[in-house]
Amino acid sequence: MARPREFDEDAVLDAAVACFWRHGFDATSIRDLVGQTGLTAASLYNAFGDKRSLFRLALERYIAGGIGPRLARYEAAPPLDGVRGYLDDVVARSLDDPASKGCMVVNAALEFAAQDAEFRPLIIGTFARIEAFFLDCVRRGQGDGSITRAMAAEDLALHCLAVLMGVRVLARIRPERAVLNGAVAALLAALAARPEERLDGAADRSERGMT
Amino acid sequence: MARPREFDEDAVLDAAVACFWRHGFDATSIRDLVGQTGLTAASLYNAFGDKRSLFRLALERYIAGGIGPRLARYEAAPPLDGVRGYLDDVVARSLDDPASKGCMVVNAALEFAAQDAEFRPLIIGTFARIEAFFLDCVRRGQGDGSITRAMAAEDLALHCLAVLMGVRVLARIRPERAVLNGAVAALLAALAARPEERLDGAADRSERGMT
DNA sequence: TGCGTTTTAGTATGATCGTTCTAGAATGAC
DNA sequence: GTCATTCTAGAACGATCATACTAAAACGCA
Repeated sequence: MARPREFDEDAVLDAAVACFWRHGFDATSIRDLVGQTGLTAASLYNAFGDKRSLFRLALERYIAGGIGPRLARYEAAPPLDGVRGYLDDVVARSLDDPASKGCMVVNAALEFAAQDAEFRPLIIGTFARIEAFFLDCVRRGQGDGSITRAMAAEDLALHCLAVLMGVRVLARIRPERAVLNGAVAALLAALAARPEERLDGAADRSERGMT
Repeated sequence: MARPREFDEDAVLDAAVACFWRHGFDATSIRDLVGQTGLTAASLYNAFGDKRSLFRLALERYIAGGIGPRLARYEAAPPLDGVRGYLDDVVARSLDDPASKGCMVVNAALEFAAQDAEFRPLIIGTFARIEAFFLDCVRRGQGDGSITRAMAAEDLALHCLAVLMGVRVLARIRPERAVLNGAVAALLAALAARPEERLDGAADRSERGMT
């Protein structure tokens, strides 16, 4: 009974993601969005609300389309392969991107940081998901003997998260394969169980007073 | 032969650092700076040039006052203590800061990233200095047996740099002692020489085909 | 075909941005 | 004390910002 929408919401949101991802929230103007999405300011406001709402939708779309699938892709992998796969994936995409946009969530985290109550939960929650993924990998790896038990699983997971964020930062200013791979390679070597840990899983476990 | 300046340039620059550090470049307005520095827009422009020039001066002051002294403080320490000291210092200051401003250089790196030709060299150069510090620690540590030789010194240094940046990002959104210390603790444990590496430095070196 | 609705397109609005201009006040050199 | 110079104060400028408004055009359904 009314005129149907002429544009594809998903395509518009993708364009919004591209704008916000590249330039951030503040540096992206409504005019930029109008230009990139191809529709008018009135349509944007009518369909998505104000700029903050559109940013939230774009960020959620980025997370749902970028981070979610990546987590799913490696959650069933062998523990060390899961960590390696996730990080290699990030490195590969970082090097593939000529604009060096990094991670939109990390960028948003630093742009809004602690001061913005609306976006904080989404940002923190996303990082918590990634940390939980790493923690799961580490725990499984410590269980099957592929990841060192010399450090607490929680600390190792945080360590992975820190390296991931460091890679995201480095990728924006020094997007060189040697740099990103070097940081990741050292992390993976640090995670791997020491040779003496791998000789006998059961002996090792009892030796450390577990079970 | 003319009226002397009534304000202290260093104090004004400190106020500018505080503004830019907390809010970044874009989100800091000249009016903010006028309010925080106490002098007028005309005086600001007369003394420091435009907003970009003032930001550059503020960033250089931040680096000279924050990062430079920290590097100097630990460059003569035993290798592992140098890395630990630097990172513990960063963690302590991050937890001390109620505004969770993180590192002004990291913030600037993500705000300007690759697109800004003027600030890139300063940012990249600063990170290079920190990386060189880590590399020096690692090389010395590998030499005296305190740091593992299981990984290339360059990769270990990049690893340290990535963790440092990760801590800077984490500190802005989750400034909790357990989080930051956990990430750092795992890094230090990863850097430390394995027990079997420490039994005999000379034997270890020949065993790996060095010298 | 024509009505009701919702889309478009483009302009208007008030706020704020970085920057500059116009004064006048204050200083050092003579 | 006077002059040249440089400071301060604050208004003013044009540009751009996010957003709202005014019409006209386009559709689904009767």
